[in-house]
Amino acid sequence: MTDAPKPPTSGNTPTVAPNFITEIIERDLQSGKYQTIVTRFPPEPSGYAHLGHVFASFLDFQTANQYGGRYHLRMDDTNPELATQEYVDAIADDLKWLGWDWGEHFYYASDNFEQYYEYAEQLVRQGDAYVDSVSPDEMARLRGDSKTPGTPSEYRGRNMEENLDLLRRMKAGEFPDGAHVLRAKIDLSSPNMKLRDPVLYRILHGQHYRQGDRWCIYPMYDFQHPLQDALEGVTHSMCSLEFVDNRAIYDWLMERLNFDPRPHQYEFGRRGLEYTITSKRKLRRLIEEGKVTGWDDPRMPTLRAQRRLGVTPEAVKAFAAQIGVNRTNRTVDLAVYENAVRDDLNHRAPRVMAVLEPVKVTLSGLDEAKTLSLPYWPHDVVRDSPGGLVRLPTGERVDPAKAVRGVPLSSEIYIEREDFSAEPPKGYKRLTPGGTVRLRGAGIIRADSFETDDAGKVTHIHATLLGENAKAGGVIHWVSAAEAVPAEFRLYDRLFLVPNPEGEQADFLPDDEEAQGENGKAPADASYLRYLNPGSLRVLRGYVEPSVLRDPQDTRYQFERQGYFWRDPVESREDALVFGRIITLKDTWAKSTEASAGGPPSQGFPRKGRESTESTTAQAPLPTDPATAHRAPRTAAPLTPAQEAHLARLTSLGAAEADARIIARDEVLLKFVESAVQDGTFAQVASWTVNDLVAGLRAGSVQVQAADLAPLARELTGGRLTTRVARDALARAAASGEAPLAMIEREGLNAGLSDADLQEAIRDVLDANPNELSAYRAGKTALLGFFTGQVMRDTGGKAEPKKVAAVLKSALEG
RNA sequence: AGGGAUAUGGUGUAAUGGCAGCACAACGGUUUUUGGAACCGUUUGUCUAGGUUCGAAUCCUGGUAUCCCUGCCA
Repeated sequence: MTDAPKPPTSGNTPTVAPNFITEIIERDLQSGKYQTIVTRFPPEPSGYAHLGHVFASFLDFQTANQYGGRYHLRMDDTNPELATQEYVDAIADDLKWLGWDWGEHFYYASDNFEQYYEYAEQLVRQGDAYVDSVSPDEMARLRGDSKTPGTPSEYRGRNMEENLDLLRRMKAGEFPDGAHVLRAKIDLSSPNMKLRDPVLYRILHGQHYRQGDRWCIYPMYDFQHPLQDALEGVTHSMCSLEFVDNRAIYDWLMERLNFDPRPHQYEFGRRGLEYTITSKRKLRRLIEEGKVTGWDDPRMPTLRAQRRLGVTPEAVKAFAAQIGVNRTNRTVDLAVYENAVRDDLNHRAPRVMAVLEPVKVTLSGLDEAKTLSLPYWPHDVVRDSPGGLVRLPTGERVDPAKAVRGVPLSSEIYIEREDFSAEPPKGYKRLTPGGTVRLRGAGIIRADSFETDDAGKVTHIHATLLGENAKAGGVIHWVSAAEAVPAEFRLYDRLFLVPNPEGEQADFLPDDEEAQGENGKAPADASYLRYLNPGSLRVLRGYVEPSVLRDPQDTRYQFERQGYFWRDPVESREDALVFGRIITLKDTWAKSTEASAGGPPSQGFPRKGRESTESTTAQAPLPTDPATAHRAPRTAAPLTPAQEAHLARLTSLGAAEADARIIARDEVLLKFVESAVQDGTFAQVASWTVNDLVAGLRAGSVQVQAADLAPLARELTGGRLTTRVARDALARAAASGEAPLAMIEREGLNAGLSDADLQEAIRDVLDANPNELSAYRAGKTALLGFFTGQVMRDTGGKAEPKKVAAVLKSALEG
C-alpha cells in the first residue's frame, strides 16, 4: 500500500481546500483503485467563460494538480447549432490566461463521433437501445409524469435487426430531422424521470463547425459525456448538482458497456456571485440593448471582461481558492472577490497620483518650480518586500531608495474637487478655508481664499505653501498643472443594484412601481434589467502625473486615495490616455458619511444586504408572516390499521412506543425484528434496530441476525458490558454477520476494568494533554467532554462513563 | 404532487460521536505623509420538535425551508 500524495500545505499557488471530493480521491488512491487521477473541465463552446466557470475549472484542474494527476480540457461540442470555433478559442485562451496548461490533453467530443456511434450499435445489439419513431410531443406524453409511469411506445418492441437497420439508415441520412431517435431501454416506470428511456441520438441535418455535414445524427449529453470521460481515461468526473439524476444513466452506460476501470461522477454545489448574472442569454441581451459595449465590457462577469478590467489571473485563482466545495448551491459575497483583487494589487501596483475631478490651486510661498523625487511604494510594502527589493513599473527589482519617480511641483496645481470643502462636515480631514492639509510629498498648505461660479461651485483656490513648519490633519494628492497629462478616467461599479438580480426583489422596487406591480412581483424573466445600476460607469476627465508616460502600457497603478487603475487595453491611446478603474480602495470615510447622511451616497450605490435586513428586523421584531402563521406544522401520516396492529404487538412485547411506531411503518425493520427473541431483551433490540441498524437495514448491508442480539442485550442490561462496547460490537457485527457477543468474548472486551486501571488511564490522558489540562483548570470546563472521550478511547470503551466522569472530575480539580 | 439533493454567524466554510474553529464582512483600537495597507481586539452561528447516548452540528424519526428533475439542450 502506498501513501496517497497529500495536498501541499503551503506555497504560493492557491489550493483546493479539503472537501468531500478530495476525500474520495485520497481513498481511491490509497486503496489502489486508481494509480493516478484524471479530471476534466468540459465546457460547451457556446459562450464565453465567466466567473461562474472559474470555480468549476479551478476545482477540476487544481484538484488533479494537487494529487499529482493530470487534467484535460474538453469541448463538449455535440450540439452543432450552438458550438463554434470562436468560443472554443476564447475559452481555451482565457483558461490559459489563468495559468492552466493541459499539454496535449485538449479534446473535442466531436472528434469521437465515430467511436460513440460504434457503442450505440453495441447497445442495440445487446438489446439495450431501440429506435423510436414517435413525435416529440407523443414521446413527452408517453413518458408520463411523477404520478404516472411511462407507457412504452409502439416501437419499443422492435427487434434487434430492425433497430440496427434503422440506426444505420439514420446515420446514412435517409430520414429528415425528428423522424427517429435512438433511445436507451432502461425503465419507463422509474421515479427518476431521467431513466425513462433517455434519448441517445437525434437526427439533425446541419453544419457542425468541425465535422461539417459528415454527420446527421448527433449524440445527446447523457450518452456522449460518460463515454467521453471513459475514452479519455478520466477517473473523477466532477459536475454540478443538477446532474445528480443523470448519474443513474452514467452508471448504467458504464455497466452495460463494461468499462473497467471506469470513471465516476461526483456532483458539487454551484457558486453564484452577488450582484452578478451568468446566464448567457441574459448577458447577450445586455449587449444587444446597449447596456454594455460587448462581451469584454469591463463590467461584465466574463473572463475576457475581467481581463480587460485589469484583474490578474492570480487574483482570480486566489478568489476561486477562497470558495469552499460542498453539495449545496450557494451565493458568494462579492466582497470575497473584491478582497482577492485588492489583495493582489496592493503588492503589485506602484503608487502614483492622478486627479480625477480637478480644481485649480494657486500656490504662494513656492520660490521656483521643482521636481520632487517620490517613492513608488508606501513604507509597509517596502518593509514586507521579499529580499528587501521592490519593483519598478518596468518590473525590475531595485533597492527601495531607487524605486522613485520625479514629480514636478509648480505654483499651479490641481487637487481633487472632493478634497476642498467650504462647509466641511464633521470629521473632515481635508482642505477647508483657512485650514491646512498636507500635499502628499510636497509639504503643508493653507487655503487662503477661493472663488466660485454663479452656481456656487468652487472654481479656484488660493493657498500658501507652509512647508514642514505646520501641522495638518490630513493628506491629499495633487498634480502640477503645467506638466500633468490629461486623461480620461472610467469608473466602473457593479452592474446591478441588488445582490440577486435574477430573483425577485419586492422590497427594492421604487414606490410607484410597487403600487402598480402585482403583489410586488416583477415579471419573471426581464426583471433583472430593472435592477441595472445606472451608475455602473462614470467617465471623468482629469490629469495624471507625467511619470506614467515612461511606463509599460500594461502597468497597473494605485492612484493614491482613488483606487487601482490601468490603461484600457482596447481604447487607451498614447495621445489620449484612458484609465479604467480596476477596483476602488476601501473607503471608510465615504461609508461613515453615507451612514450619517442616512441616504444613499452620491453615486447611488446600494446598501449592502446586511444593513437593510438589519434595519427591517430591528424595527419590526418577528412580524409573523401571515403566509406561514396559518400553516401549522404537519405531523406524521396516521398509521394504517395493519400498522396499528404491528404497533400494538410490538409494544406488548416490550418495545418503547416511539421505537415501535417507527418499526411499524417500515417493512424492512418489521421483517428484521420478526426473528428477534421475544423476551425481556426485545425492547433493547428494538431500540438498536431503530437507532443503530436502520440505515444499514435499508441499504441491505446488515449481516447480523436479530436473534443473535438477545445475548448481547442481556449482558448489557446485566451490567456486565458498557453501552460503548455493546454498540461498537453491534456495528461491527452488522458488517461481518458474526454474533456480537461471541466477538466480544473472543476479544476479551467484557473483561471489565479495575479501579486501578481506570486511575492509570486517567493519569495517562492528563499527562498527554497538559495544555487542555491547564485550560480546564483556568475555567474551560467544556473540556470535560474532551477528556472523557480520551479516556473512553484509551480504555477501548470498557470504562463505565458515569464512573469516568466522577473520577475524572476529581482528578482534574486535584 | 412523485423522485432526488441540501440545511453551521451577515457570507463562504471546518469540526467524520468528545474544546463549535477559520476566512471575508461588520464594529472598536493601535499605527500610518493613502480616511489604503498592516497589527490587536469585539460582536454574531449548528433550521425545528422529539429520540438514542455519559456525551449529538454529527446517528435515528417527524416536520419546515430551499434547490434540481418530467428537452430530440448541456
